[in-house]
Parts: sequence; C-alpha cells; structure tokens
Amino acid sequence: MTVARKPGFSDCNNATLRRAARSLGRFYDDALAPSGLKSTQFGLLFQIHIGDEPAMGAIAEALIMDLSALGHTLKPLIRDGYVETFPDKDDRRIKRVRLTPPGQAKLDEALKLWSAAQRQFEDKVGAEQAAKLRAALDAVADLDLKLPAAASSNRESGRRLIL
Amino acid sequence: MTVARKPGFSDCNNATLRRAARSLGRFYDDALAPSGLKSTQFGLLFQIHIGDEPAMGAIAEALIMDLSALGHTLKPLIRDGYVETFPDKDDRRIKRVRLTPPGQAKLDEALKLWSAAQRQFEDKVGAEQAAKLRAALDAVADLDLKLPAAASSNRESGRRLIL
DNA sequence: TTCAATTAGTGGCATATGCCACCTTATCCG
DNA sequence: CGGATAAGGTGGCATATGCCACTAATTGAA
Repeated sequence: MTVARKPGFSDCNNATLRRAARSLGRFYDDALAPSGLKSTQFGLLFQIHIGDEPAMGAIAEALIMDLSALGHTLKPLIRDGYVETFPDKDDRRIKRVRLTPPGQAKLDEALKLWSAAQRQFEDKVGAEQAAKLRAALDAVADLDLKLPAAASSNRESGRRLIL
Repeated sequence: MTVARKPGFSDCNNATLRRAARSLGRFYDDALAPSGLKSTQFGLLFQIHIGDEPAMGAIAEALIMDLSALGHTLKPLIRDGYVETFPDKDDRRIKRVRLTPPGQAKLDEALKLWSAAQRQFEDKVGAEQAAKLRAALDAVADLDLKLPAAASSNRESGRRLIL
C-alpha cells in the first residue's frame, strides 16, 4: 500500500485541490514551455490583458492572491519586458499595470499553446464537465470561509455549489 | 469591471484551479496556524503517517509532486524534528521517511485544527458535494495528460469525470 | 488645518514547487 | 566480470505565494 488511502485522509479538500493543481499545472506548464512562460505567468499576463490598465490591488483581488505575492510574481515579467507599471494619475498610491508590445506578442504566442492544452483537457473530460468543474472551483474560491472565532459577517451563508 | 471576465478566459482550467487552491489554502492555513504548520506540511505529515515508512519516491508519487520538491519541502520538517529519514535496509539508494514522536504529537494536534476547518467547509458546501468535488479533482489529477507530440501510450483514453 | 485611521505597495524572510545536472547504487547483458 | 543503463536522491537556481513590518499618500474628523 504505497499510495495509502486510509479513511480520514484525502478527505482533505485542500490537499486534494493542491494535488490536482500540481498535476494540471505541470501539464499546462509543459504546453506553454515553448513560449518560455509558466502557466502562472500566462494567467497573470492574461489577467492584465483583459483589464483596463488594472491596479495591482485589483489584479490581486481578481486572482485571490496576496498583494505582495503579486508584486513578486510580476518582477520577472517586468524584468523580461513583458509588463510595465505606472502611477495612477489621480492617486499616487496606486500603481497600474499594462502589457508592453512585446508582452502582447508573447501573450498571443502563448495563447496558441494554451489553446492546444485547453482543448486536449476538454477533449478528455468533456467541455461540459470542465465547465462544471470550473464553476464549482470558482464557487469554492469565492466562499467566504472564516474561522469560527472571527465569526462576524455571517451573511453569505448558504451558497451552494453547482456541481 | 475590476474583476474582468471577458470571454475566453477564466475558461482556463488551470488558472481556475490555482485560484481556488490559493483561496482554500489560506483558509486551511489559517485554521492550522495555531499548530505552526502550513496546510501543505500538515498534508505531508499525514501522508507520511499513513504510509509504512514510505520511500521519498513513493510519497512524491502519491502526492503527484516532484521528487526534488518533496526533498525541499521535507527540510523544514526535519529541521524542526518532526520527521526523520533513514536508508532502506536492502537498497541503499532508497531513503525512507517516518514521523518522530514529536512529529506524531504535532500531527495529532494539527488534526484537531484541521477537523474544524474541514467541518466548516463541508457545512458550507455540503459533505455530498465536497466528496464529489474531491472525486472530480482526483480524476483530473490522475488524468494521463500528455502533449500531442509525445502521443505514445494512448491507453487511458476515455476516463470520464463523475461530477 | 492637523493628526489619526485607512489604503496601496514594497522588501525581507520562509515555504512550496519544478527542472536540470550530477552522484550513487543497482541491474542488465554480452 | 565489466561497462551501459536505470533507479533514487541531492543541490543549485528560479518562480510562486504568504505574512509581517514599514513607508507613502489619502481620507476623515476634530
């Protein structure tokens, strides 16, 4: 029993999620490899792309990512000239982000590679199921989970997943 | 449109999965914080716990994690005295892993905290749905995805998700 | 207007993960 | 037996993510 599965474990929603993320991440990473981008970077570039010169905070919020983590992750992309930042005109605290022309080109290039991976995944699990899974994952991500202790804003109670 | 959702994106199964993982990860991390363990470390300790002095490779395989990554992740746990390794009796290439008594104790402690988080999650999404989601994630994780180029072992074709 | 509270980011530190090059120990085979 | 391979890990390097402490710019109030 190498890959042990005693009762009580793998029941961990978080562990299961991370495991799947590692697995799928490698697949998409491999697919994007020719572009030199990691799947995470691709996702970040895309998020910036679809935003209107989004502020760091807005991006972090959309990706449910720590602001400082976003800052770190952005560095290699800035260093490689795919992304650039500039201060907001009205609020100097805000730093906005946008793709550079090379960044746009790189995203276009990666988009083709991504499509192939995405298509293969959907072929395997079915577009229908994939969509349901994404919906379920989005629902989980948006759950307002809080530890009982800080049980203050209990609105947001009965949101059900639509698996 | 801060959290932009233009068509074509968020359609990325991988990005959606990672986003959910970050979100849920924080919740479990917060829950386990009192123990001083991260949710990833907890999962690793548990995996070791349920194994019979598993070899590094076996653990990595079970968690679908890179072997070297496992080695890195194991370091802080070894440093803190929760885990120890020892060479296999018959094959000196193999390094086996086990929990130390303090490691066992720490796992027991964390298990209680984990239960609370797990329970809360299940209360929110429903045990039934949670189980289905985990099953779907396990199915995704075990998909034998390969890029078309290296399309060799095409067995493992039509595995369907059971969402 | 002035100062406290809030908002947006940064930098440092630590863990999480991967890939690749390299080292050892086993195995296979001619 | 001896060299070619395969198997199992390690170390170095790079990105991914988080938390915390701290700074700068805004806002809100007295």
